[in-house]
Parts: sequence; structure tokens; C-alpha cells
Amino acid sequence: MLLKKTYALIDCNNFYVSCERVFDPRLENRPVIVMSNNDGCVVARSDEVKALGVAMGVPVFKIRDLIERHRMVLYSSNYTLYGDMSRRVMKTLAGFTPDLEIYSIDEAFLDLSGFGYKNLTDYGRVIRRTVKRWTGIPVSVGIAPTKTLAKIANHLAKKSPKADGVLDLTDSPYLDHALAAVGVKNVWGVGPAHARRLRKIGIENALQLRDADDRWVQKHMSVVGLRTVYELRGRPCYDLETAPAPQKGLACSKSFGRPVESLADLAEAVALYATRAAERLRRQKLAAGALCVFVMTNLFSKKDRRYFNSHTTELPVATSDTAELISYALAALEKIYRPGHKFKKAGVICDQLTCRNKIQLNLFDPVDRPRSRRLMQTLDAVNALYAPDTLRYAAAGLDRPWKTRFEKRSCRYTTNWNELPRAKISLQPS
DNA sequence: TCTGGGGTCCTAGGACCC
DNA sequence: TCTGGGGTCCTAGGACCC
Repeated sequence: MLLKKTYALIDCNNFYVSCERVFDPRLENRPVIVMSNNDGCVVARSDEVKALGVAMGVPVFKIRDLIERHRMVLYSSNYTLYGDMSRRVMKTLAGFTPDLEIYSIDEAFLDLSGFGYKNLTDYGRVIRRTVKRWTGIPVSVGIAPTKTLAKIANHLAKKSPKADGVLDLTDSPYLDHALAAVGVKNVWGVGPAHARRLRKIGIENALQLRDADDRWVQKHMSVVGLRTVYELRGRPCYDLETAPAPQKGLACSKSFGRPVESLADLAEAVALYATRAAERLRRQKLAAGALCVFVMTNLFSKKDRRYFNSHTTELPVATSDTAELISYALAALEKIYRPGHKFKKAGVICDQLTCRNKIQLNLFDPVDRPRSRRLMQTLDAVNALYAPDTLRYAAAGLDRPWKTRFEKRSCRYTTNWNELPRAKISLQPS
């Protein structure tokens, strides 16, 4: 007899907005938006903004009127801050159980199987209260016998005022009722394409999906869809992944602040992205066996000609050396560059990642590997000691007129001594 | 004027081999 | 007249996640 499983999903509410609010309490109860890179899209919304009908991912320029009318507060994304706040939240959660899976920047699964708690809802409340007190971030807690059901419990915990942020669906007499209240597109694993297809055959909510025909699901949604259905029935298909699987690819790409036409500007951008990719490879002790470079024009533009192209280079020896990756990247760029286009985005993708210590050497390798490694270690050490980019390759440019916009970024309150928050205290007689 | 970035997995179909 | 069958590997594309 298998022991019954119990999973909790802890999800930070409006995470990026909540991070901004921790350091500026005046934002409480006000409509707040955090924008994507380049200040392009809406990626986080406060409840006030959601109530006004602003959807996730809409372009900011399309809701300018709404923003002004409701005096919404806008922020550029500040990933340094969000990353550090995430670490604090996860560290707090780790205090509750060693069986923790950090699922994303703002979500974690906890395995509560066999904890023997009589009242899991109370335990959820303790978690919620502790995270709020220690980090300032509000979270919701969903508890259930599978991860997919825990996701649903969490979704409802956020929406229902009665739940007050915590919902336990294990052995719940209201389970069917709860599933019927969740639209099929809100089920974990069902995206827009499958939701459309399901709706066509009359499946609108999670309850109907749970009771769907297995063969139909397998045929149209593959085994992945079938697992989702099993999980809705309470049969776990996904266990906690406490040790993350080794990464397979690593991408570095960004839209430009303004269109780029010359090969010289494009080359600077590609060299910079190759630099960033190399830094991330080294930080994770990885090396890339292949390198792909792509460029593209604005795919939304109706008046300009569209162009997309990419080129992949198989590297003779897997590497994380910045200079080497830059030189391959620039050679690839020359192959795919076409003059006369307004480029909007470029990127570098590293593939066939291997652990740095398991690199297959090549007899005819022209590079002095030990020397390259020492050089990169020195470069990283200098940049860590002083500031990022203190030492850098000239190919990546200095002015970078094409660089991504971040016009409304808040301070890096928790990771930079020069940007610590200031508090003013006035003592008044009581 | 203005539309993000970084990942994973599965499947079908072609290439290739014997 | 009549032109195999079955296995493996790789890749592109499509779906999903945050």
C-alpha cells in the first residue's frame, strides 16, 4: 500500500508588484504594474489592476489611457531585486521542510506527506504568516494529493476571500465543486491551444476534464495531457524534483530599444549577448558544445519587410571562454546578416551543454585551454570585486545606443550598498 | 513611436542502416 | 508483371510552463 501523498504549493501573490511594495508601502492599495524588458508588456499586476481588466502580457502602449485615468504606477522590471527577494522567501520555506522544490522565481512545492498534521489548513496559515513577517511578501497556499490539484487549490485560495489565502483540498467534500469552478485554461498543463480544442468538445472546466475520455486525451494532448487528467483524479504522476535536472540549453536575447540596421551595431549586441551567455555558463560550471545566433525584424510591423534567420555552429571543443564564443558568434552573424532591414531583436543560444569537468578534448585544438581558464577566472574575479563589466571585451561596445529600455527601474535595495532604502523617523510626543 | 525572456517535453517524419 | 521491412537517430515544430 502506497502512502498517500500530500503536496503544498506556495505561490507569491503578484510577486514583482509585491517586491516593489515591500520597499515603498505607499503603493499599497494602489494600482501597480511591472513591465517586461524594454518596458514593453505587462508582466505583473496588482489586484487593483487585475480588477480593471488588464490582462497579463498586454503591450503597455495599448492601455495608456487606462493607465492615466486610474493613475497606475509603472515599474520597469528589476530582476536583481526580485531574484534576491525570491531567495529570502525560499529560505524561509526551507525552514518548514527539507522536501522543497523551487519551481519558479515565485513558487515552491512542499512535500507534506506523512507529516501527520491533523489540520493542514492551520499549517498553511503558519507558513503564510511566517513568510509575510520575515520577507514582507504575501503568499497563497494550496494543499492537495497531487501537484496539479495543489495548483488548483492555490488558484482558488487566491481568488476566494473566504479561503483567506489557504485552501486544503485533501479529502475535501467540496472537491468536485472546486474543480467545476476552475476554467479548463487555468489547469496546469492546459495552454491556449488545448483549451480551445477542449472547449470545442464541450469541456469547459477542470471537473469535466477530469472525467474526460482517456483515449481522446492521449490522442489530442499526448501523454502529457493524460498525466494532467490522472493528476486531476488524484493519482500522482509528478513527484517533487528537489535536485534540478542538468540544464540543456541557455539563451541570451533581448529586443533593442530602437531598430538597428548596421552590421556594426548588430555585432556589438551579439558580442554582448555572447559575453553574458559565457558568464552564465561559467557561473554554472558548464560549457557549450554548440552556439546558435539569430536576428529578427519586428514581427508585428505591417510596413517593414520581415526577416528572420539563424545559424548554428558546432564548436570543436565545448567552451565557456568569452573571446572564443564572441568570435564564433560574430562569424555566424556575418552569415545571416542582410542589409536594409530594421532589426528589432538578436540572440545567442548555447546548446549541448556539458559539465565543465567532462569536456571532450580535441587533438587539434588550437586553444590553450588551461590559459583560457585562468584568464576567465581572473576576469570574473575582477568583475566580482569591482563591478560588472569593469573588464570587458571591446567587441561588445561602449555606448550601446540600441540597448534595452528600463526607464522606471526601482533601486536594488537588497544587493547594492549604494541603493539601500532610507528611512525617515520623526519622533512625536504621544 | 510603442508588443519580454528563458526554459522543458513530446511527436511526427525524414535520413540512414542492414 | 513484379521494386521490403524494421529499427534507430536526429530535428523541427508545436505544445506547455513561469
